[in-house]
Amino acid sequence: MKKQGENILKNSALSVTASRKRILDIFLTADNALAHQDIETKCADQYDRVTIYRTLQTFLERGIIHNIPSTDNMVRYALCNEACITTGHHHDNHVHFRCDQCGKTVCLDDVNIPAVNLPKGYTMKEINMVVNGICKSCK
Amino acid sequence: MKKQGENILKNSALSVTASRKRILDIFLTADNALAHQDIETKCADQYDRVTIYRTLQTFLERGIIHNIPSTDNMVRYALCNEACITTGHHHDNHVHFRCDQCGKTVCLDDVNIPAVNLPKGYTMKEINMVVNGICKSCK
DNA sequence: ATACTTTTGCAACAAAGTTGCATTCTTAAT
DNA sequence: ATTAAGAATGCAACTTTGTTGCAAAAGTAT
Repeated sequence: MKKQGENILKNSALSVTASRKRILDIFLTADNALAHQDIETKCADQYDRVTIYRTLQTFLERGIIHNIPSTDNMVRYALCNEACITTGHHHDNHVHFRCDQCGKTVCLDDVNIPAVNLPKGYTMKEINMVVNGICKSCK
Repeated sequence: MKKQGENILKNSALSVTASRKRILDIFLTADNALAHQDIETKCADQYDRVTIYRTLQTFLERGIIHNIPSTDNMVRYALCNEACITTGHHHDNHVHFRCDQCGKTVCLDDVNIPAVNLPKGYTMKEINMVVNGICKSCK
């Protein structure tokens, strides 16, 4: 479906522009989480670096994408699932996996983050889990 | 104990230099994880930026500190516990907590990361968990 | 005290991220 | 379909962050 990206934008009350459609399309067709740099590589010739920064920022704010923490100073982004976008609040309680071999970071949508007991006095708002290792393609 | 940092360096077979002692001391007296920038703020007048980069790198490699992933492009570092340094391999299976109010990131040494079942074909090497919310000091 | 090795600081550079502003594109209303 | 208002983009300039090579300085072991 060619209009998928366009629908996502409309549902998020964002104006439909060429760069946004393109960047969304990159996410829709990607099989792993993308860093700013990855996106730049794919379309820096078409769109300005600054536009990419701003677009990612906007997508984050609207909950179209979520970010995945890293220890290599390369925050990666991935599409949120339908529920996040339609209901307006996040359900990013899945585990992220980063393969040491191929370097790809993926969302394990079926693996929920287990509950964790914080010490007294701490209140949890968000939780993030990243596992490193070897993915099923590289095994 | 003033020599604590010095001992850590010797145990890790590192030569004892002023900058290393100073940076270790910053970690030893800090009550939260520190980004490169935090350390630079504390001693950029005494030591070169490059030295700080290299020192953190060295400490990481030797297992003196571990890093904590983030979504804000500011990897933070914290001292490993004794066990890591003495035994030579890591036991960083604790949860990290980042307070949305005071911005501090801390190691919850007593909170172990719960087990997680990966899908078939995935092998786990490392695991990282960061919780966001309000810490007990800000509550 | 000396010779050898490691670490540091400097300089120069590369990459990443930010901001203001003029121009262009979207949208929604006529 | 046209147009006016608002939003997004591109550009330029800049700041911050991170890297590399090399000479000088400091640390280590004898």
